[in-house]
Amino acid sequence: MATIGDVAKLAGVAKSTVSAVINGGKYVRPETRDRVIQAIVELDFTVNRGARALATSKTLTLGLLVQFNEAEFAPAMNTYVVALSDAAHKNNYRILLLPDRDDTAAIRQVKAERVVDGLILMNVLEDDPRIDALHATKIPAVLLGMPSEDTGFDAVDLNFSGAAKALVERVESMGVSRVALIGWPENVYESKATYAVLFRESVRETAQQLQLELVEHYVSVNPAEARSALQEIFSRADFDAAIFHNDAAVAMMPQLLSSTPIPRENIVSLHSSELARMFAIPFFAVESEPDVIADSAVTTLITRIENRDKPITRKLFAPEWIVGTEAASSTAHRTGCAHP
Amino acid sequence: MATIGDVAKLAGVAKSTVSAVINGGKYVRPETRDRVIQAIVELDFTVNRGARALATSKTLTLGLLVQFNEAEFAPAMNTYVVALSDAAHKNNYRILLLPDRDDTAAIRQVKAERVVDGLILMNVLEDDPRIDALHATKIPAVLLGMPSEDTGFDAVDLNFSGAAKALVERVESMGVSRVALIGWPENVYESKATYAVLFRESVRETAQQLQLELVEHYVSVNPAEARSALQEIFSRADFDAAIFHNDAAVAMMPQLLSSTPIPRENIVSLHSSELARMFAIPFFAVESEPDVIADSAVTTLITRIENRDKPITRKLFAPEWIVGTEAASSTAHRTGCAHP
DNA sequence: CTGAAAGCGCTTACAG
DNA sequence: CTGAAAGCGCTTACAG
Repeated sequence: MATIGDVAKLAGVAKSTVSAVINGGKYVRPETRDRVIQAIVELDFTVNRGARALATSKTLTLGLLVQFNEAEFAPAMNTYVVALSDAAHKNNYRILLLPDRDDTAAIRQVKAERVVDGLILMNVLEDDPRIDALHATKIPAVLLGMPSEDTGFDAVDLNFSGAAKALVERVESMGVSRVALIGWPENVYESKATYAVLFRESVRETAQQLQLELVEHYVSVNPAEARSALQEIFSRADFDAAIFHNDAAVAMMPQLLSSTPIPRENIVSLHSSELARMFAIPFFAVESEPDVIADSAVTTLITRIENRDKPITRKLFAPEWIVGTEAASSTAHRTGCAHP
Repeated sequence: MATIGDVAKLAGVAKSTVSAVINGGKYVRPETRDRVIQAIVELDFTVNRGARALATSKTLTLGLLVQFNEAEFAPAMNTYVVALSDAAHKNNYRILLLPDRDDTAAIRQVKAERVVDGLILMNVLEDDPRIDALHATKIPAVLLGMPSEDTGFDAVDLNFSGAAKALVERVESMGVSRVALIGWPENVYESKATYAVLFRESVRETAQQLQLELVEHYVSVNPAEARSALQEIFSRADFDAAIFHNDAAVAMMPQLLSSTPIPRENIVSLHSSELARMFAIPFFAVESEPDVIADSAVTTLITRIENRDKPITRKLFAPEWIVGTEAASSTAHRTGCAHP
């Protein structure tokens, strides 16, 4: 593989001149530049990123801290991983996968090994222990999540409070008086995942403002458990409308629609667009484009890497409405007894 | 951040001695070694991976070529990404995400930038164009997939032929005579994804051997389209048993069971265990642990990196049976008319 | 406008 | 058993 030295020799210039034409910066006489470019093409030269990183102390690599929480829902995570990798490449960065089973240890190590320029944290919790590790190591980072108090780090997320408010208002507008929140398993709220906590708080507040009676049910993400829990909840149905915030649960609902008095129109949900794409979920729902959020997270982080003293930013993205697809909604009516 | 020079100075030894205690190799007098370790701890020193990579020309990084094929099913991919990252870390390697929209260009570049030691290819096709690029760049690689002719690269995959055979034999043992293959969209077979092609071939062969009549249906992975296609196929039901090889389609089936004469026991499937985990799919099915395959892929690749002259290996993993969960299967009977 | 030199933080022969 | 030196492939002041 050709090095910058080979190129310099072939072009009859110094290495620093080759470097100048590659990286811009200094002016190089067009004539010289052409010779250099010639040589680069001829030798099929590409910069060795590792060597450059050593010289500049910039790796152009972003670490993605992925947690393997059984309570999370895999399809949604995958969308983010892919979207983040894409966004990084668009900006000439790469994504390194960093499993952090032991939270803070992984962060310290990655910093010490100088293997990434910054870190992306998914599924941020209120009082996330990883944030302390981040502070200790002084590594640039962006949070996918929105802790309530200012953590000293840039944060990007869907506006979960706004989404919840919109959903409650929607069911209220349909004239119901008792609404159910079908939430994630309790331990998700106990861990204080910001998306869960913010959504629930906003549901509660909005329900109170609109004088709606609110009941809360927390459902497993294990499909079998979710199914029997939902069967129980929806056959009793001590409510007129339901707001889902649990991908596994909402994905199960089409199968149960026929055995509940709650009409499909009174069921709304906040779920990932990946889920919507994979399973025709026939309910009114809100979600935002993971691509948009991933893009914002990456550019925010890069900006931070390039300028550590900028003021901290917190970006909230507005949710979008998804309407259950035609095919899906027509099926919803049919589910049940075609062959009695 | 401390460097090896700082450690050397503090311990009163040369850098090469510090290097020796870190990397093993030469014998260092215990007394000296202790002083060095002292210093390392005191300064909280960690090797700069980039610098080491430059000196050794080993990056300890594996590139994962992830394609964003809409026809693929995201949850399954996510499982592999996570499992591969885990396996890599266990072996002191890291995973770099490499989106390859333009196949071969990405491979050339990554090689030229010397940013990874080897490559993992997911979703390998028969006559995969990326394999030529791999040959051209002479970069170590492992294929997740099993092309029929010897490609010159190590390959690892689930035994799709064996799985298909087992499934056909199972339905045959239930005394049926006409079986349907519910496959992926046609373009998956046209692209010659090895998992699809091998499975279908083996279904055809085994059916012929067992003198079963075989019909084939190809179903979209778009949920709405899949649903209406399946409704049509299963209400007509010109077969007694069905073999699914399409995650999106099989995930939809529980909703349609009540409207088909085909009994649940006569439906079998090959689907990802991630899907099984997320959605209680009440059918007999085969699949293997992605962890096992990911582990094998990673260790195979590392072995190849360390010794390029070893003979090529092709490893096939036996499928495992998954039985629809209790809750799921009991529900399968109930789906339908609880509230007539 | 271009080149020679030093340096980024390691490892690896090679002396001693 | 340990140290001094060269080198991995770049970039970046600094001369000229």
